[in-house]
Amino acid sequence: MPAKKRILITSALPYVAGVKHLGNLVGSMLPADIFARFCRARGHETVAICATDEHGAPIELAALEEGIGPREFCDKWHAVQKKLGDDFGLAWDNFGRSSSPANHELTLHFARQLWKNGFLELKTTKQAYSPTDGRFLPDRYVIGTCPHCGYERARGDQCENCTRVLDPVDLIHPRSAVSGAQDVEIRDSTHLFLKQSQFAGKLRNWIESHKQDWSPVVTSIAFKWLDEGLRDRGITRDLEWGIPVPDDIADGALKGKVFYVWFDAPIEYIAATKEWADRNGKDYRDWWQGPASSSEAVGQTKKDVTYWEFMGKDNVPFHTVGFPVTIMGSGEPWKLVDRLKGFNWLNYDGGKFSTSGKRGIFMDKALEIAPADVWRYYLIANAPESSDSNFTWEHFAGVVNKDLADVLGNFVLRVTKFCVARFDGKLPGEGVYGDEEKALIAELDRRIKTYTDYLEAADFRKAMGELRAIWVAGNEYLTRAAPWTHIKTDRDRAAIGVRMGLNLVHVFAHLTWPVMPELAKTIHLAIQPVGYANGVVPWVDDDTAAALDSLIPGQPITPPEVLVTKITDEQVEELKARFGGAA
RNA sequence: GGCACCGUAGCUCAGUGGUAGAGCAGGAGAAUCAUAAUCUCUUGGUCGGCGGUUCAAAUCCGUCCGGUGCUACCA
Repeated sequence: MPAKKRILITSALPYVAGVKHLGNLVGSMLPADIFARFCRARGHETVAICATDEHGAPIELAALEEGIGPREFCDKWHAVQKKLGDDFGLAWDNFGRSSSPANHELTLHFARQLWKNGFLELKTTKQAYSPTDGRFLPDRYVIGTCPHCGYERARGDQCENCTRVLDPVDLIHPRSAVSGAQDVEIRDSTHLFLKQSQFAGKLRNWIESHKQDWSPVVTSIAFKWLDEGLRDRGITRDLEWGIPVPDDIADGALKGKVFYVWFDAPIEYIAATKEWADRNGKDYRDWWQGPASSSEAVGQTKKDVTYWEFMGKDNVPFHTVGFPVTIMGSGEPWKLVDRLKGFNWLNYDGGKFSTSGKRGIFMDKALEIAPADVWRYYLIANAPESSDSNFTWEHFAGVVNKDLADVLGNFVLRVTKFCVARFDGKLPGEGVYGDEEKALIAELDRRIKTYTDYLEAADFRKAMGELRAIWVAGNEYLTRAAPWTHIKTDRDRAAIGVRMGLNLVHVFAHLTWPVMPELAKTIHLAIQPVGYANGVVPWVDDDTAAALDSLIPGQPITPPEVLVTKITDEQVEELKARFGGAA
């Protein structure tokens, strides 16, 4: 086993409003959880953090529409997301909320540091305002006729019809998307701007240093922002719901305004870690802060911590520019991300998953169709790592039926059932492993090493390909060992095949646990009715030979029920019809 | 409009300078322990088009076509 390390893992925060779709899941929360489970299985001291992102105009407006307060609105949806996360086996050490007291406190801390250090300045901007609504309107909440193509429902930031970038003042007959009021006017509004441009050099050096361990999609997005020239960014908004700007910043000039959601959301990673640490008698600074008062120590921590972030590519700019500037500008030794794992998009049947268009599959509906573990395996085995990937029901059914039902599920059943039929349901101890077994051990030794390396690098598609190859190796072995033939003439030889088969099942359960925790548990219980501490199934030791001869002869074997139910062609047709969406 | 990424077998995808790969699907055979599940062998591709660099290009450069995304006040 490797030396124990501290691993800090954060998943991009799901926006609190609404149920997330599978594209959101596979791009951040699921890989973060699989990676966290893998790290825990290897014995690393691991903290996995996620939270709901609870600020921003959409929440304030959605709450208004429902006739409830934003706090109440967030309470409701946070509970929904927490439940769905639990149902999908997302085992966070803390699933926090960006509206928490801890995040208010830390966000103000960072803002004050930035203000004190001169990295914030006041600027007056022109902003659409609706007297009827009594509020400023973000650009996309102003709707009107596109001056280029005449489309009547063009948004103030971009026309969906001709894709041109717009400014709200460009629109003909502008009106509020909130109320439809046509009295939209332009007013001055003063805001705090973060001087990102001053950090361009530092950021570039930092990102350069990660060219080898971040994927091209991440570095290319980061460099694109730098190459275009970093602009200072407004970090406050004219909203009521959010973290209020305190009077001691800018002498109260920003009374009644709140921090921009993207300013406070990443800080919630730290705040949620603090909540976890406080509850567990630990110090969050061991995970996030370096030696006190050393500006050279940015990026370092007191302990040896490796910090991993998981996110979809839309989040990359905020994690390679915005949040790092907040940290650097604080002048304090906070931890910067070490490994930034970005994902492309999962498409649905050739088009986009769309929350607003209700197109695609959402977390709650997915669980009505197949168990969480089935989705976990399918999604991560086909994760959009190097480019966008495409979901189709045929593909889903093919992978579930072949990989999970046939290759893995059937293997567990054929071995355990044969043991019951011919060896009285007790693990047979007769015979000694021979050449066939030694060859298998050598192959698995190599494959487990490869699988481990891929997971350590968070290279998920390749890891799942290797895991599948490990399952296949089990079937290949069993065909060669053919205990069903030898049982007729050589009981000891048949016993060897069954014993190895059962040990394989046992090892499969361990290797599968980070990806499919519930299924792994079921498989494990079929042959080894002993649980593990804290629900963590440990990784397989480097000694593969020992791992494949670890079960005690005589112990009872109980074949499980069918592990993975197949998806029929008829069901595929039904699902296509049901989830087709407006193409 | 600008920029970025992508275009490899019927499908989903590896492969980033040195004789085209995997899984699935398709074809042939073996086995019969098992969810008719498994195992073996096997048919498929002028690597989007054109031009260039090179002894050598899927890989580097240019250009065109097609797809997707971003464009900083959605998150």
